[in-house]
Amino acid sequence: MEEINNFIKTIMEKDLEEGRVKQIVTRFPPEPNAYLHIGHARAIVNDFELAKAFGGYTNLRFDDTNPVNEGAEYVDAIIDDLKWLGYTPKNIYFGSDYFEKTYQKAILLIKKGLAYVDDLSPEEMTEYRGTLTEPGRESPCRNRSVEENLRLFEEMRAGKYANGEKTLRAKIDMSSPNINMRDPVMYRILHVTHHRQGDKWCIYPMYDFAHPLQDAFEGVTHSLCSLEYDNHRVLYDWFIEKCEMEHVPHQYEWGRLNITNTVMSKRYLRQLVEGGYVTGYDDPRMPTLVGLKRKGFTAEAIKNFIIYTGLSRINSTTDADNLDYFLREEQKLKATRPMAVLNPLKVVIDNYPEGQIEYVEASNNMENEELGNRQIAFGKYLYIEQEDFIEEKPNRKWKRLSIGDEVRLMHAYFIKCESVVKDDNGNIIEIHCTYDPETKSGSGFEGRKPNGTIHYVEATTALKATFNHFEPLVFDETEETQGKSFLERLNPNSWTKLEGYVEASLKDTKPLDRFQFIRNGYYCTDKDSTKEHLIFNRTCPLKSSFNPKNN
RNA sequence: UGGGGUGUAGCCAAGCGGUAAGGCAACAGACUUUGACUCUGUCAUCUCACUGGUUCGAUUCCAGUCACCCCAGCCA
Repeated sequence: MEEINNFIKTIMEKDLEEGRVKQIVTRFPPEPNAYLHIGHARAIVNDFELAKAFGGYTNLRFDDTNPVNEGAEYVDAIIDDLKWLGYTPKNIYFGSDYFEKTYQKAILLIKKGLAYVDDLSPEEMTEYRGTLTEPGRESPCRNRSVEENLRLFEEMRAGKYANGEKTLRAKIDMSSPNINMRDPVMYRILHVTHHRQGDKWCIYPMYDFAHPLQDAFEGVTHSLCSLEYDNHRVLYDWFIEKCEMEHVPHQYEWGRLNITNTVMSKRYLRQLVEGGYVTGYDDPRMPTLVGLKRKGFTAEAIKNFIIYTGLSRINSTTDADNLDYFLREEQKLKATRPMAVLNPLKVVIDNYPEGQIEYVEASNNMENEELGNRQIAFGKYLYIEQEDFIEEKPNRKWKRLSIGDEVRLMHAYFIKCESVVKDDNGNIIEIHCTYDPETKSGSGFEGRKPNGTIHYVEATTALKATFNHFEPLVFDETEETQGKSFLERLNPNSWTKLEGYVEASLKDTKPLDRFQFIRNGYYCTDKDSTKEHLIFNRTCPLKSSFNPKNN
């Protein structure tokens, strides 16, 4: 794996050289209310790899300051995802474990006259906040005495008030052009059971107040987050300073990562799952880490993708090709390559003895001998891919089978097509070929060159298989679909069933119920993603220049 | 129309005063037991959003303009 290198690394290097920090400490702070996706992977990989590059460490901290949508199932899922990616946090913390310490800091701010209890309703607060172009107005509660604020805040904690009745606000500047500085709410009242704290608390700190303190409590040196928090950095620093934190963490932002033809927001992913558009968060078409895993991605491929893609302060949308490339690269030498026929066309070898089956030696991966060989069947009756045969060769570049032509069956013999059998409607139902025993694979025969090479399975020993063929979820962005919701733009035909055959060597594999077409291979995982996934050798997709329809 | 951020090829992304790295994609050719893989070559030069300025010299510094993103949750 390439060593990580980006602008944040440069910042860390300087901080170390110039003595501002002694050790790099980062944190990955997910809110436990959703499954992790490839966008989170950018944060994870950078948080961990950057700290590791300098001999520092990384904590996992669940940012569980809003109990409303959070839950233990997400905590477990996130821990699993991190483990799958191969990262072990030095510590696993929960923001909610700091509630008491955070509360004490709020008291400190009240005592310093920098925080006050406000009675404004949510609607009033919005009104008082002003707009992007107009300054806000000060709340009538802004000048309460320290004693009164202390009393009211204690009462808030004690549960004397209902949700929304009161808040604790920082006293900063209602006319600041940065709206985040217009007396941001520090605590709100939520009579909700917390997944870890139970009913111990009914006031919960807001992100802007809790996050910097959590970073400081843990000794985080570089607090990395995405660009939308750029506007919050002054507030982050304000809380660190005014709360008199011993340790001073700093926040740095980078751009979010998007992938073409996919959606990444929690809300959309939830809609896809709850609306039944996909089979779950681990549907292989989902950009979630569990989805990518089922699709056949390895942690290594994802890490490499993140590292090579780089990092900048631009919110970028990278081609899905960029992601796929790293999987292909990863699998070239690792995946075994058994054969499967997805759209079978029956082949009869006329000059091969009826009832005879022979086994030929096949390499599991031509580029990696360590993966060994297997025996595959050859006989009188075979299946090949329908798209690998055409009656009349459309042009010289056609490298597959056609009448009168000779191709190599991978790992086996040259066959030559002599004739076709059609049904009443003119559809080809089987083709008749002859084989040349001299051309057996591995025999060293070089008498003539075949037109090309195609894959096959022996018909009487092959296993029937149903393939759920899926393609990425595609969200149309044509003029027609402009203005429509993302669900209306969703291409619904991204999952189809194919009835085909696989070679007998796959008999111990659990059902191959999904696969992804990437370039010339189908990457498969078995039902539980436990088995190394496979690339079924097959012909390349018909490029337009090779498509007979275009000739 | 307030504030903040960003603009380098189809997509990512280095460079940050000395004459535009790299990867993906694409294209051309060689090779090939799949047209994949591998290898070779091409792919920003009146050019680094645009316009001016400073300079011997600017993608890099300055000024202005334009475009896009973020902020008006008691979400994170």
